[in-house]
Formats: sequence, structure tokens, C-alpha cells
Amino acid sequence: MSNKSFVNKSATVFSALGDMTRLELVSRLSDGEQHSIVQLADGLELSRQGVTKHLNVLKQAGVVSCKRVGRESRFTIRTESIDTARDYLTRASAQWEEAIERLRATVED
Amino acid sequence: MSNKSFVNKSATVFSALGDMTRLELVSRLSDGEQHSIVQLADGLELSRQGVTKHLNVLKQAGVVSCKRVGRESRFTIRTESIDTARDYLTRASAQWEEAIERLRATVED
DNA sequence: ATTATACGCAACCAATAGGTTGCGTTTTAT
DNA sequence: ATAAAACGCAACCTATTGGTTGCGTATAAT
Repeated sequence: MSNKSFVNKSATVFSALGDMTRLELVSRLSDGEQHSIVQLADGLELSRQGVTKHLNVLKQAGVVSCKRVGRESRFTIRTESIDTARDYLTRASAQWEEAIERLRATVED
Repeated sequence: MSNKSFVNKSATVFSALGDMTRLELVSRLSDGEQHSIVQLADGLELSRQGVTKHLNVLKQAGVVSCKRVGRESRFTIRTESIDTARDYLTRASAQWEEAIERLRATVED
């Protein structure tokens, strides 16, 4: 994966996670099971359509996937995207650590 | 830290990182050194004020800090916030792994 | 002393995001 | 056969975002 598309994808995932409601949805989906929209909407102070919109944002970012079963739309979390985002942060952190180390070495010269 | 404020803070950081321009800025700041606004703006197809706005978003989210030196505003990356966000993803991932394991166990019963 | 640099503040604008409501369709339950 | 549940689509609205420009001020360079 090119660095540009890596950054791009990461930004999309971060953006998708950058909302309390969507983080709550991700949390509810973190049990690894499939959930319908009404299930996910239950307890949220938000209309079903509001929840649907958020789920579509997550889907667009690749954070969740969705399949229709009967009259239900069942959503599942997709870990790959989450891992991609975490990798980004890990890389950034590592880069920073290296830099600190280099700076320290310079000072001690 | 309560779970609610943890989620809240995470969402804020994710939101701050959810923009290509800001990710680029974070990347430039990942050398661990201080950078002025003009330095950071160099090469970006964006006005200085545009960059300033983005930096303020990052600052608000705790991703960077800023101190005035002479006529310059020098920005530095703050790893704590990045680590908080990464922790969130790690937790989510772990929770998911556990769930999968549980589901597998159930199936094999 | 004058000029150039680096910045902050504020007004402004278009586009997007987050949310709603209304309505139609398919699937399930009675 | 009817009714209810679960959804998608689309219109609509307001607040926020990402971006601009203009202008003023403090610091640094000449």
C-alpha cells in the first residue's frame, strides 16, 4: 500500500471514529456479533434514521460491514480497518520515539 | 479516568486526526522538534490562516502544544493523546478478540 | 527608522455533517 | 388478509467545518 493511500485510509477511519455516537456503535459492535439497526439504536437518544446515517459513515470507512437478512440489516465490525488506524498511530509514535532518541544522542555528543 | 470521559477524549482525538491536512501536520511534527506555523505551512496548498485553524483543532484535542517564542508560535506534538487514542483501539481490538474466542468456544461445545 | 516577517483576530462564504420527518416497500407475525 | 416491524430513500433544516481575505500588532532584520 502506498504511503498516500495509507494516510488517506487512516484519515477516513479516524474521521469515522471521531464522533461519540459512532464510537458507541463501534463499542456495541465489539462483541463480535451481528446487530440490526433497531438493536443498535436502542437506548440512543437519536432517531433510527440518525443511527442509519452513522452506520453508513462507518460502513463507508470500512469499519463495519452489513448484510441484509430478511427484513433486517445486520452489521458487523471489521477489525482490519481498526488495525490499520492503530498501525498508523503506532508508526507515528515510533517515529517520535526515534526522534527523541536522536535528539538525546545529539545533546550527549 | 471514567469510561465516559475516556471515550469522549478519544473521539475528540480521532476527530482531530480525521483530516488529511492535519495528519500531514502531525506527520511533520513527528520529528519531535518544534515548528513554526510558516514552517508547517510550507508546501501545503493552503493559506497560513488555514493551517493555523488546523493547528488549533489539534491543540484543542491535545494532540499538539504551542508556545510563543519571539514572533513565532512553535508547535510540538504531544504523545499522551496519541497514546490514549491508540489505547482505545487496542481495547476495542482486544474486546473483539475475546468475543471471537468466546464465540468459537460456544461453537465447539 | 523603516521594512519585512510571523502572527492573531474577525468577518465572511460554501460545503458538509448531524439530525429530523414523511412515505413507500419488503418481510414477518397474527 | 391485515397489521406490525424493519428498513431505504429523499427532502429538508441548522450548526459546524474548512477555507478565504483583510487588517492590525509585535518582533526581527537592514
